[in-house]
Amino acid sequence: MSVQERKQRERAERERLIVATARELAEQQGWDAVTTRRLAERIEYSQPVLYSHFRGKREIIGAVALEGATEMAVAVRAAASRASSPRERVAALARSYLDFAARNPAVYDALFQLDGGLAFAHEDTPEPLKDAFAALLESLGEVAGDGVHPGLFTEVFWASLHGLATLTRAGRLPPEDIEPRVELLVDRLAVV
Amino acid sequence: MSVQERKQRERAERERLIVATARELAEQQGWDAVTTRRLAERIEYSQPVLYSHFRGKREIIGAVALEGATEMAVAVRAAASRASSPRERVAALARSYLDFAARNPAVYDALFQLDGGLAFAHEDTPEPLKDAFAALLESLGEVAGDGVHPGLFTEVFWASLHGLATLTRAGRLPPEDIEPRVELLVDRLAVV
DNA sequence: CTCGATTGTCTAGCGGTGCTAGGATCGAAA
DNA sequence: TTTCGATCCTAGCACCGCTAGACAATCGAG
Repeated sequence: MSVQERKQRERAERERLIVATARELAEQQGWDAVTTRRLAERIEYSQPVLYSHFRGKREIIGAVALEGATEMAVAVRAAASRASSPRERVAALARSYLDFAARNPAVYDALFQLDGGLAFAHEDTPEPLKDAFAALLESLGEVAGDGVHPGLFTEVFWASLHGLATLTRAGRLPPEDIEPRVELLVDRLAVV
Repeated sequence: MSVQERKQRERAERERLIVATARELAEQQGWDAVTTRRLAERIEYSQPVLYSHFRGKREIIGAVALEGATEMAVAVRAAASRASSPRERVAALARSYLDFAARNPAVYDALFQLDGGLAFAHEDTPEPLKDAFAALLESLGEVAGDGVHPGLFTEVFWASLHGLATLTRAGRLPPEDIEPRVELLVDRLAVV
């Protein structure tokens, strides 16, 4: 049994290596540079090995996305927990969200821009994604205001953050003025 | 002279054909299906002809984007002009923006998701893009509220719309509840 | 301890991509 | 009619995601 267990362990380790390498390469040179050939070379295995772990490139993107979702949930909760008032909590959440997107552009792309083959807003949505949304909901739900469904409010606030994140990073919005944009968004949207 | 003029005219006509065909193909089957080979076949010329009009595929995407920007500006201005109050103007603008994105997903992608090699938020930004932003600014500027820069307000409102548009279309948000989301956004962000 | 079966990995290759070099063709001017 | 430049196409490059089939290493049964 021990032999099989070791093999399983090594196999799982190699899978982590693939995901970590894909992420690293994507952050360094963009997802376009993450080709199966380059990825295989970096992990020092041949291409077909990738396909023994994942159905294809999109599943690798999906794996990076799930990893990112978990980290984002952690970051957002940590930022929220450091704030004392609901107003400050929402502002801290917004800043940490945009900060995460700016610091991990490739991961953010994997999550929300690229096709990682993940289901969203369904019952079969992977747990990390649901949890990331839950992390937003925890802080945003309390400032939805009377008569506004917390889930709906969270969707709208999240969409606003997502818009700011993507438009800024794509050069569609000037990168300065991030802070006043966050202030405006929080002041207007959140009911405190 | 007449011969040269005819040739120039035909050349311009072919360029329009390329852009229109690319857009059509993208709307029908997505941008992934828009390959230089397929595009060349549809316009009944060989591949290299494309490269005598555009530097490459990204420039073709950029051309579709510019066309889309012009149309979007028209749509947004038309919707805004039909409303009587500032509040209704903003709501109409929001609906027409999201409607445009939903009805022309490929064009919207060319504008804001794909790399069309266009410069944004610079002085050398193409006129249609600046004008589309101006169309938003015209209606949104009047509800920015005291002490808030109209440009900043427009950026934030636009980003929110962009987030709703992309997350909805990518399946990240359930497609129902578009109207209540718009209502919430307008009610909270706009100062009337 | 040997030997077939299973597992794991690799080489080689398929059809596709964006893009381009170089030759053929055609029409206008001499 | 001949020349010559503009125009267009054939063919091909290097790369892509993905996979079939050969090969080697390992395992379990006799």
